[in-house]
Amino acid sequence: MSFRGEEDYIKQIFQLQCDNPSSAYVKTSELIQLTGHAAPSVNEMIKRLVSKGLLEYNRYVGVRLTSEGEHIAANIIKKHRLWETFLHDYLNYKWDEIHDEAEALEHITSDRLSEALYAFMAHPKTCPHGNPIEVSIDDQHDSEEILLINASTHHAYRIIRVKDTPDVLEYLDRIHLKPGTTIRINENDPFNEFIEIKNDDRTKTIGYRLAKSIVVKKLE
Amino acid sequence: MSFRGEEDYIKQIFQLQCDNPSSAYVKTSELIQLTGHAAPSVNEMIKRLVSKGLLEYNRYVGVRLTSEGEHIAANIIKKHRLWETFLHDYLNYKWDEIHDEAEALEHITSDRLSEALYAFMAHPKTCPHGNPIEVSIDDQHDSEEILLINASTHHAYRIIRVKDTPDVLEYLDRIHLKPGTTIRINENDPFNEFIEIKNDDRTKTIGYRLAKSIVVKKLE
DNA sequence: AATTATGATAAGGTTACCCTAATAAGGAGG
DNA sequence: CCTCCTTATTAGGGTAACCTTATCATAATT
Repeated sequence: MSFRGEEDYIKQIFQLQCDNPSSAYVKTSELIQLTGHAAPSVNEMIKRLVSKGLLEYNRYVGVRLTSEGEHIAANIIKKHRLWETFLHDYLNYKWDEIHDEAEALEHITSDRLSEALYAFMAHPKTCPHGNPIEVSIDDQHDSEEILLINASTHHAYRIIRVKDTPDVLEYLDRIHLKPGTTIRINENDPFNEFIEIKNDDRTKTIGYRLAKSIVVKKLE
Repeated sequence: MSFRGEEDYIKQIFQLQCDNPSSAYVKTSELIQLTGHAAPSVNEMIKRLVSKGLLEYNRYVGVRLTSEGEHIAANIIKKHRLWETFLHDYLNYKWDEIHDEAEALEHITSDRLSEALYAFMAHPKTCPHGNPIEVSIDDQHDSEEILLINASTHHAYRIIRVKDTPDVLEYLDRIHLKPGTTIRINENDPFNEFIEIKNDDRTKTIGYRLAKSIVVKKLE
C-alpha cells in the first residue's frame, strides 16, 4: 500500500531529479527544504522508501528513485495534471487555483479513474501550465526549449510551460504571463539576475528565481 | 479539521438515523456491525466525536448527531452522490462500480469543488441510485414512497431509489432493477419473508433483506 | 591538521486510527 | 440473590507521519 506521505516524497524527489538531470542524486537537504519537514522526518521516510524498494540511498550523497519509484512518481504526476486540466477546463477554476485541489485528488485517484478522466477530456497533451500529462524522467524535451534565464536579448520567445507552484502561478497570473504568451527579451542581466521582457506593449522585470520556473522557445 | 475516519463514522451514524427515524438513538452495537471495527475503536471514536461537539452520547442507549454533526454528514453524503453521478453520467462507470470510488473522493472534496461539480452537472436532483443529492435528516420524503417490503399484492410500483451498498447494487444490476423500473407485485409473503415481482415479463423473487433496501411508489 | 559546516541519526513525544484481551456495569431470568 | 448475557470500558499495543533536541559522522575549508 502506498500512503499519501510516501507519494508526496516520491513526487518531490522525481521533480528534483527532473529539474537537475545532470546530477543523478537528490540531496537530503533539498528534500528538507522542499518538503518543509524536519531532518529526522525526511531521514525516516527515506529509509521507509528504501525498504520498499522505491529509492536508492547513498549516505552523504543523496537519493535516487528506482525504476519502480519513477513509475509511481510519473503516475501520480499524471493524475495531478489530469485533475488540474479538469478543474481548469471543465469546472472553470482559474489556473492558479487548481494546484492545491489537484494535490489532494491525485492520491486517492485509482488508475481506472485516471484513465476514465483522461478519455473524458479526449487525452489532453498538457496541463494548463503547459506541463505534459504523460511524464518520463529521461524525457529529453525539445532541445529548442530553454529556461527563460538562458534567453538572449532582442529575441522573441513563446512561453511553453511554467512550474506549478502556487506562489509562481499567482504571480504569473497577476502579470498576465502563461503558456502560449509571446514575449520579447529587452535585456538579460546575469549580474543583477533579472530579465526585462516586453509583452502586450508592457515592460516587465523578472528576477532569476522566477525566470528559472519558466520554459520558453525561440520564435521563427 | 475533520479527518477521514471521523467523517466515515458521522456518515454511517447519519444513515442509521435515517433508516430508523423512529428510534432517535443509534446503538453502539449497530455501529460496530456497520463499520466492521472493534468495540473499543468505536467507543474511542464516539468519545472523540462527542468532545468535538458532533455527537451526543448516552451510555447503554446510543448516540445521536448534534445539528453540527448532521450538517457535516449531509455535506459528505452530498459530495459522495455528486461524485457517483459524475462517474456514472460522465465517465461511463457502471452504477455498481461508483460507490467505492466516490467513497474515497468525498473526503478530500472541498466545498468549492463540490459546488463547481454540482454546477457543471447542472444541479442533478438525485444520484444514479435515486437518492437525493441534497439530504436532510428530517426530510419527510413523499409519503407515497414506501419500502418494497410494504408493497401490496397485485399492484404496480415504480422503483424510486435503492440503498447504495456494493452487494445490493451488484445484485440489482444482475436482475436488471434500478430506479425508474416498473414492477408488479405477484405475491408478498411476510411469513417466508419474500416478495415475488414481475418486470420485463420475467418473474423474480426478492428476499426481505433486499426488499428493505428498495423504495417504491405505487403507480396510477 | 584543525576547524567549521553539513548531514545522519538516536531518543522520546504527538495525533489519528486501528487492534486484542480482560474487566466492569446493567438487565433478565431462575 | 445470583448467574448469564449484552454492552461499555480499561489497559496495553501497533503503525504512519510528523515533531524537537541532542549527538554523532563526514566533508569542506582554512
